[in-house]
Amino acid sequence: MQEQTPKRYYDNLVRHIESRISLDSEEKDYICSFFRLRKLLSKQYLLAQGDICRYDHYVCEGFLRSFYVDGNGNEHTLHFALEDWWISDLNSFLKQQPASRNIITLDASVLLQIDLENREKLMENVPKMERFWRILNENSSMAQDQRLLDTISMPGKDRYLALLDRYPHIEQRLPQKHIASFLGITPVFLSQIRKGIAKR
Amino acid sequence: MQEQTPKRYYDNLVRHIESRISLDSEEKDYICSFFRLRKLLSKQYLLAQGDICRYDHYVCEGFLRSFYVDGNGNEHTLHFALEDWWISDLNSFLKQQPASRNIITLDASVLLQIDLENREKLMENVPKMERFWRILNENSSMAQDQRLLDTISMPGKDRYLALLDRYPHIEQRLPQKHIASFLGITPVFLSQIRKGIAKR
DNA sequence: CGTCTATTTGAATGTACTCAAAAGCGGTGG
DNA sequence: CCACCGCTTTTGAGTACATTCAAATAGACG
Repeated sequence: MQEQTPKRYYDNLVRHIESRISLDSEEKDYICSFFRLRKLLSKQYLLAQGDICRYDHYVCEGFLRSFYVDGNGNEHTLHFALEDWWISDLNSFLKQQPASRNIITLDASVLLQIDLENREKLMENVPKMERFWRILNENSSMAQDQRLLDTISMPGKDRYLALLDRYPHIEQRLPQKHIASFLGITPVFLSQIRKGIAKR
Repeated sequence: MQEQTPKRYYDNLVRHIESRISLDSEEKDYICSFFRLRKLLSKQYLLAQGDICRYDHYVCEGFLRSFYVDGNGNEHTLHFALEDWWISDLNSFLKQQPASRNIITLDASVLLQIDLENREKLMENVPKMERFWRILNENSSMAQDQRLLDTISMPGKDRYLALLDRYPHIEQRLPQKHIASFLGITPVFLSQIRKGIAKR
């Protein structure tokens, strides 16, 4: 695989932001100056439960997962993040309090990170970014809201089918146990669901 | 009960906004001019599933509930809104598409509503409002995220106890069936949970 | 008091979990 | 190339969580 230049990664970010607000080239450079490139290998922790989430991360490439480990040692997946998504523990990041979840890479990943202070400063100096994050948050709010509705209104099997429907290739990219923990069921039960579906 | 003047309601909104950003008195009046007062009796529909959610609503006083009715006629409560909260179907409002849920008053309520176009205009003319809504969305995102985590990681009984813990007086203000539909369980099962708890 | 709705109770059923064991699937090293 | 290791998935049995349906009871309101 060919190594991408840092420049290329920052271009991803710029394009991402420009899909929501318009920027002149001076602004682009200025905005980029607030983000630091970070490369991670596969299976590396970006954040551990209990630590403070110091950065919000834009994913240039790779694949990450955030999950909570409960008192019985069971994992519950909150989010996955592919390229062109963001990932953090919002609560921990905004309040600078201990995180309730882990974030780990599933593949080698390249991120652009910004800390809270710089994010504030960036919004102060480029008010458009206020708009950018407002829109970003609205979108994620809509998605979360839908997921919550699915979770409280559908049985596990239907949630699984709905997920396959929305992300047809998810099976190839993820072990089943992670899909199960995202759906809020156990891997064993997901296996049974799959058996039931295959039987037709 | 004494009738509040409209002025008083707008003051609520202003105080609410000022708790997040600072405003001069000119801005206050200007912002208020974008909101229209709306009074509803108890049990009135503010939005029906399938209709387009034309407004975002700030609750000056009263009590509302948003819920989805599934194919079997079961209700699933997404949100409650008390005074000083906002309520809408965000997805429907932002995309101007048919709503996936109903919004109904549980008590007589007074709202200040703004439509999408005016909200855009307001943010354009008072960029600070961009910031206001960004912060508002971040807060609601954090809350939703926590609720999702609770839902996928705890059994019904624990979710009920956690809810009581967070909103100790909720039992007095809500029939159990609404609490159940918020928790994602049936009223019958909630009754059994309560019996189990009382036995100690 | 009668009516309507909400809550409780009980029994039967379905959904989902735990535990344990077996089978499958890469890697790694001999 | 095969044997072995570690991890994931499957299978099966038993149990717990949660739902449905139906009937009884309790509360709220005119």
